[in-house]
Amino acid sequence: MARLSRTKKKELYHSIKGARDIFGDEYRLREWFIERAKHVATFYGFGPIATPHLERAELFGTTLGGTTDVVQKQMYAFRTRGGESVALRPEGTAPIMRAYIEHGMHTWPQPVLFWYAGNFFRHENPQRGRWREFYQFGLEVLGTEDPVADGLVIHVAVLMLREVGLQNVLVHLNSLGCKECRAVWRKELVAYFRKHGNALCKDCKRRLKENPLRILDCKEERCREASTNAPQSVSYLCAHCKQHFREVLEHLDDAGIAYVLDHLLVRGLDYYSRTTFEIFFEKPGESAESDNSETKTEVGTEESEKKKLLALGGGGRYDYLGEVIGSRNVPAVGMALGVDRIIPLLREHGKIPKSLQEPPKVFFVQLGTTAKRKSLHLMEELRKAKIPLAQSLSKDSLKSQLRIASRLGVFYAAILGQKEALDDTIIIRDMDSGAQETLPFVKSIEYLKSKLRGKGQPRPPEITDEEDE
RNA sequence: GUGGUAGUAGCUCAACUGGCAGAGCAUCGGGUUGUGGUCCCGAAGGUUGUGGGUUCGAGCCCCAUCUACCACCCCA
Repeated sequence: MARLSRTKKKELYHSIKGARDIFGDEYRLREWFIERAKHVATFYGFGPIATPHLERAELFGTTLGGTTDVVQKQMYAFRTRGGESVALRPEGTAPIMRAYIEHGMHTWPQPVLFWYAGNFFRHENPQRGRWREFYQFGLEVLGTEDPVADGLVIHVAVLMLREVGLQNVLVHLNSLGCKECRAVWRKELVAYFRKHGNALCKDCKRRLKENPLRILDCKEERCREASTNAPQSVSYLCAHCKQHFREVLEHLDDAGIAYVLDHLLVRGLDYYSRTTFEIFFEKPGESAESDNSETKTEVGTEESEKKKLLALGGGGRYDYLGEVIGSRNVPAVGMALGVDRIIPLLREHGKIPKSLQEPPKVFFVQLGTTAKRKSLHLMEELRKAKIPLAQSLSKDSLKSQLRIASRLGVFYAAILGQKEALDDTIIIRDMDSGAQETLPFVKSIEYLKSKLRGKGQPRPPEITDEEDE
């Protein structure tokens, strides 16, 4: 091992920028959310798929669009020792379309429905809810043009959020049209912005040449003003696309999903066509109470109002992606939820189950070397008997072991002392009453089983460690 | 990639206008022989994010850098 300076060492035990460790309750919360989302998706007929974290870099370059930020600056792309150019996947849709074509899924009953969950990677500057390695839960419907597929994807996405207690979600949506009508609209848009070119910010002047659609979701005040009267994609939709969009809206109406039309919603990936959408969570009950709660009405309208909502998910239709990858016409629609953005909301607004893990009910205590050496074997006997057990074998004193046992809130302690270890007996201590009796070890299993049958869940060892905020 | 704010023990934070770096929580041990929740005592834990500079002297001032948060950009 090379010797490292103190500074180097310090770097060594810090995760790299935009990446983090997930453990404890956050891990359990995340598992729980994914479990629920999976449950909903499965019910609606989505099957599982996992694609590689590494793909040919080209797969993303050609599909997402050469001018998009994701491809231009955010992709973790590198050459392997073998000389291939590969990339850590920045998104999930292109790989799934690749898989669809690679495995000839067009021979399956159409459409093919997939859910997926996993890590994705984008090299951008981290901020709230944005990581370089992040986790998405996504849905894809491949092989149909039917607007009900769009409705289904949005519906299931909203249901997954409702399932975990995030009731108030609002869908922003738009339609970009197909190749034909999108081209017409785009032309008009360029003409419009040419006329108002001076009003645009520096970036948007560049976008006007490269990717004029993106001017619409520029956040600069001046560009937003310029955009208000810009030609809207929906008014350029061809008859076919118009009908398609109308039917999508009808499906959402019928499903009781709240949505607003957002003419500025364009999205950054080139492969989108027709329906595009983003899903927002609205905090319930924003109404300020009028009591004397130390009125913050002084000057402070800034921070309370400007709280911009973070999109929890987004997606859309990508009818041309199949042609780009495999010269095959595969109309499809999909979406992804940003799990990292959902988890913090769950703590405040979610319907989290009381305990995310099954707490142990019995604590195994050992005393002395003979007992300690028998412990591993005896614990396995208890595991076979399906008795949820905890232990702290590395501790030697009885006191510290019981201390831990009581903190865990177990019902019983099974105490194996020097004497018991020699006798093949064990002491069962009732942690509430303090009463205890010595039993032959073989009998203690049945004894514990019958005792535990009556007991419910022990008080869980506090699942959430942060109460205020 | 750009801008703003901030970094002191594992966590939450102290330390006057520059003058010996501290507390609570958590951890570990102990409060006589093999019995927990409360309580008491003790220990360990830091080159003040890092590297320079100014100064007799820097946690504090200056510069750079890294990281986090916020915003832009973009997106989930």
